[in-house]
Amino acid sequence: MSAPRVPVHPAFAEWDGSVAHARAMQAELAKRVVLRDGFAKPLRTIAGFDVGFEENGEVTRAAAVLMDAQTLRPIESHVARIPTVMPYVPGLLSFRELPALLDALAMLSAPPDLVFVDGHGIAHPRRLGIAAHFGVVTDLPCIGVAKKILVGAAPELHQMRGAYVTLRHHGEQIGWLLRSKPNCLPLVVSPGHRVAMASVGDLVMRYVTTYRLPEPTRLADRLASRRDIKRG
DNA sequence: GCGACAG
DNA sequence: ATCTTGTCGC
Repeated sequence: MSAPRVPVHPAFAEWDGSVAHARAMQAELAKRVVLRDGFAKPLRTIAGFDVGFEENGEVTRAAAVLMDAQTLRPIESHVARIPTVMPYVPGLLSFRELPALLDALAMLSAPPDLVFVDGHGIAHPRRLGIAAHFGVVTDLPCIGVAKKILVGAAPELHQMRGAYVTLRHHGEQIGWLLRSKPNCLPLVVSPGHRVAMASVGDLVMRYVTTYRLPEPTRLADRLASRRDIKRG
């Protein structure tokens, strides 16, 4: 028995570390994704999650920001830092970033009613982007908010704020392209878990103020990338 | 075989 | 993701 080089999060204990096994796990986990609204109404609290890196990528830094769903005021913020476990591989992002995100989640004093994760939900080759993986593992309602398309294609989109078009992959809808801010590249939003496809656009726009990113993800982004103490 | 490819 | 100043456009 050789001791692991770095702490392994329980959710990844069964993973043998190979790309092939990771893909097999994604296929199984994807079957557990629920695409129906399963969150508290009205929403009381929401949370944003994102990851950044330190020490030339050797340390993974996850940020969690809990906020009041009504006033949008931050209630608490946390940062979890752990040794980076794996390099970036398109399609396997969650195996690299989720362990740190789960640690940040554990630091919250109470679970949020709805979670926004920086990255894709089911808009993924095997329908298990990091937001969907996060949702299935925690069973928390979750939405994926990405800045670029990983897979799929969509028609042209109007410049007006709030405009949206369907993102398709192999003929099926996997998410939406949403213009959260005029003259800015659209966001790629998709259900992560316990959120219906038809609800995603509204839920994201509900928390967009004057920036391209919705507040939960925008604040977590600043904390994870240390934008909060630097410029911007 | 060649290009694409979340963060 | 990260390294980084100024610059074009709304």
